Amino acid sequence: MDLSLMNKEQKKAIRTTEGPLLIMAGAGSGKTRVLTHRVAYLLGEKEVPARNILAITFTNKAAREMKDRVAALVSEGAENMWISTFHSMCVRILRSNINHLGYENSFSILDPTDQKSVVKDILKRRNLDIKQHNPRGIIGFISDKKNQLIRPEESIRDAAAYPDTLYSEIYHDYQQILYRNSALDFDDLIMLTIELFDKEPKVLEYYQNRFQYIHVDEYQDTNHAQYRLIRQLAAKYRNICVVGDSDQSIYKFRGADITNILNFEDDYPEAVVIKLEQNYRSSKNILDAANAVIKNNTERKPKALRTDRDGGPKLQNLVADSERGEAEEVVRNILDLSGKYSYSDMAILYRTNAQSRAIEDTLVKSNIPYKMVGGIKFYDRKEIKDLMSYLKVILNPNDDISFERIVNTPKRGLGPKTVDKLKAHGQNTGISIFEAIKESDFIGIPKTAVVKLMGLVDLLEKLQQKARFITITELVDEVLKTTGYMEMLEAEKTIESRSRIENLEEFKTVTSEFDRDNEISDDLLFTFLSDMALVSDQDGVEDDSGVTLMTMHASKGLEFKIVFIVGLEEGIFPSRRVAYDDKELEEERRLMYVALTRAEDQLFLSRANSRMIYGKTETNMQSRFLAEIPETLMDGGSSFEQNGFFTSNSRKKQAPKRSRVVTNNSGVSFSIGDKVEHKKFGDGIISAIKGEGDSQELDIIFTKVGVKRLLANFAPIEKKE
DNA sequence: CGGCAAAAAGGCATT
DNA sequence: CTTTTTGCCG
Repeated sequence: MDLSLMNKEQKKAIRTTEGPLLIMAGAGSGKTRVLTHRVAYLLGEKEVPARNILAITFTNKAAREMKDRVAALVSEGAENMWISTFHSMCVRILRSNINHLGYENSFSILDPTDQKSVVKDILKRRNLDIKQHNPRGIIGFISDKKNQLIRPEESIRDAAAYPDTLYSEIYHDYQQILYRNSALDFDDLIMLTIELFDKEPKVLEYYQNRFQYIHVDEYQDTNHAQYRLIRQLAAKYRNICVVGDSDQSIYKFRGADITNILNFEDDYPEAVVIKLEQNYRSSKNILDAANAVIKNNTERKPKALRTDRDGGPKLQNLVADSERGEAEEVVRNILDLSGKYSYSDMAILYRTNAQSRAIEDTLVKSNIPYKMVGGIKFYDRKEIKDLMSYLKVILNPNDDISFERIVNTPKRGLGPKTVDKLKAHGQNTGISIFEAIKESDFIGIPKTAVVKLMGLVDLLEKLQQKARFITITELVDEVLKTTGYMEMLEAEKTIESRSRIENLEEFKTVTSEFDRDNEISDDLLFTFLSDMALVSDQDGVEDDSGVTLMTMHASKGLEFKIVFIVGLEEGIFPSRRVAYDDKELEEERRLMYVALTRAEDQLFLSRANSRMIYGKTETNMQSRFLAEIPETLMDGGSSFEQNGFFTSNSRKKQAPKRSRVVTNNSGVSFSIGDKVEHKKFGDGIISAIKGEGDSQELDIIFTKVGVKRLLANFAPIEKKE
């Protein structure tokens, strides 16, 4: 195999095939190339059978790419290799073994909306106020527990105080409902696989023998459960290669545990550690900026990326008055560069999906093609969810959650009353709604409804029969026709119903693509549904031309010649809710680092002096991250508003520019960056101004008590100096 | 029971 | 501001 284009460390990483290996791979250090070559090396030079190799990637897209690249390097066998995400891997394992845990092998996978409806149901049944206990928070609680591998019983036992005691009870109910429905949420996929391995050593041993060489990419973003799963699998052969960069850990909010990578050498004392610090992606200015920013984090192992590329153009700093102006600035630069670069070389990155709107509008007006990653997902649309629910019920009739969705869609005269009765009966006797229907004659449901219910069951059972012999596309057509769903939409004749029909047509291009790659078998529908449940936001990106719009999170692992990072304002990025917590702030800074290092040739950093947020005009000072980039690397700083408060070490301090002046009762005017004294809270500095007139509010960071939002007119504050 | 309008709530990143 | 929920009326 030809490794002549690799540097010394890369070669070593490829050839170190036995025993634990930690590859600390900086951004753009060619880690994907190393990983693919390492796998190819195992296959080609070491003659390891493909079936003994496992590679875990962060997204399905990355998995597909890796598969293709390995296939290009070796003559045969690549298709027997497992290259997938944690979740897809677990689905495959559970599909053949979850019966050991009492679930049906044709289990359903819950999406977040389904989760929410389960929790709401529980709250309702317990007569709890939805306003006091917001389902989102409870789902987060449950998710945390599962990522920590804490079972409901344990959670109840260990809960120290309210509301943990209550939420643990809800977790218990939740898990029981899922079990009865043979439904799994995303976290269950991992947790139950571990439980399966604990309970059935033979099954674990089978997979240990199968996966003798294990690779995990983006190891810094694994959570505790994923960590444990890998430990189980690797325990026998200990050929475990993990790749990651602690500076790019950005998923703490969903349980990622950075200590997994930091403590790898403790877990595997014999581990070989290789650092890849040569960057092949970015120009020197970009890399210097990224290094300068990440240097401000205290919780990290020192590391500095090198590049042989020259300085390249300086980073461009764009400042506008509003979010609309910001979008126009970005578009102007896109047009400027469109001669030299194609649109697909460019990406616009933002902190939150809500920021995309102004940019989208401006792109549309300027006739610039673009594609958006994430945001309102195609699969979240009502008609797609309805159709998916039909398919889920066909596969798993015990899935009450999906059944409830479709029982009266299209309208069949089966309203909430009837459904409640069925549910109550099901809960009392421990059967699913689907089964309860068969007894509906006896539980006080009116004759007319019983007839309709029987018709529905009959319809679904017929579809179930057919499903085994036809493609997914044919099944979709069959569902839309026999259930009357399409008829309902066609009868509506509104603009909305037309667009729904179009979306369903588009969905069929997805199914026909799937049908092209998959044979008809008993597994077909299950595979389709679990594939759909696990599609990641990045998965749809590969196609055609156009500027890419996405969150900085979604940009991980990607690269673009030109990158725009927008909304570099305190309160936006770093986000307001983390801005004064050191740990979380460091995670935001890592996110900035990830965003910066996506760029190859040129980087634009933009912000708006004020912008509309939730219907109010907010005025925020520039992001501290901007101030962390040395001025010498940046252009366009003339209108660059500076503020000494957050600037790091050597930065020159200037008087803050007054972006807005307001007056309070006593005739004192405030502007961003002003130092103030509050009667109770003491000294502070104004970080943001929101709204107008009497309702104008100030965000003030107080030295003693942190950030407070106060009314400019009434707060007992005085300007200092 | 179903449809629409008014009211209320939510508002960070995601497999 | 947008999306979801509630409540009322036909």
